[in-house]
Amino acid sequence: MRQALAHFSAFLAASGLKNTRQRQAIAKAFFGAGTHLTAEQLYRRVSKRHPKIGLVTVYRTLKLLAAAGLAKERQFGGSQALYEPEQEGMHHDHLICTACGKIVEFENDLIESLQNKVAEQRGFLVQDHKLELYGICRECRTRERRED
Amino acid sequence: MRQALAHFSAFLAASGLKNTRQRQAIAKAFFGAGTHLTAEQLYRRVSKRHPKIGLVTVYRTLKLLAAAGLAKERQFGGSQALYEPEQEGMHHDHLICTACGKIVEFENDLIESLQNKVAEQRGFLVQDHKLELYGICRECRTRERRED
DNA sequence: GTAGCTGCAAATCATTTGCATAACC
DNA sequence: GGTTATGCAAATGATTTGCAGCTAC
Repeated sequence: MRQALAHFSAFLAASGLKNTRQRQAIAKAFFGAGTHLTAEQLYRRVSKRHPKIGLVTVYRTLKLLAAAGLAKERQFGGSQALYEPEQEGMHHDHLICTACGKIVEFENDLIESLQNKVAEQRGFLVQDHKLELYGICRECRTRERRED
Repeated sequence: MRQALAHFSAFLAASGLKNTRQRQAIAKAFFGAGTHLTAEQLYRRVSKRHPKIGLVTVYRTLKLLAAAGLAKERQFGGSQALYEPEQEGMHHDHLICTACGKIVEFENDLIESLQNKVAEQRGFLVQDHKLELYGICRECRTRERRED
């Protein structure tokens, strides 16, 4: 997180943008939160310490973080986008429980290499990918069985 | 397409819903189009033959088609949802060119079985998945090279 | 000092909903 | 005939933008 904040500052400087208190506060709350926040949720977190910061600034800062490669905007089932911190070069995919909404991250190199192979066969050079598995987690299956 | 329309009629009847001219016209235009339409694009197609049908009805009918398992709503990069006809039980994934927007479909059983395996390891029972590969297609790469 | 920010209110855009009229079964 | 569908206009909800004042560099 220390390095993520530093990286963000560096990005701002390199882009000729200003390193404001708001941006630092929002970035700090974002990296501190862990994962999978909507802009609104991040706004509520930020508001606790910085009641003057507006939702609009949160949106704008999230866009900057994404441009800096430090955040990834994701669109799962719902209507709002979810943002998650992204460590440079790292890549992970998601398992989403359709019953309780839980999100689990995973990584699988074999799947990735197969993706590249499939793309290559079709003439594509892959830049990015998105893999989401929707299903029911163990806890929810157990609960369902109990309720039958 | 004949069967898709019949399937839709059957679905409506089974659900106690009405088989209106509008619904038939929209479904026909949808299946006739092939793939990957926004609601707006489908509306424009429908409008040519049926200028009285409103965009709202197109939205409502697409929801019904999705409920019937005959359409799939997808959210790629853009702001509008894309709808595509879905033949029962069939499942495919997408390659999307970030330069020209072209969408290519593919299927890969090995990737699917690896997905199930990964999910199982995490305690999930997969119901559905979404795999999108974003990259540059051959044509766009050739063009870029030419323009350098 | 000045270009770039912030925050508010207002705009936008895709999609949904309320409601009066019209069409199916 | 009664219920469900349609189409219009208006509502919604997430996100964006215009603009006047504020702040970092």
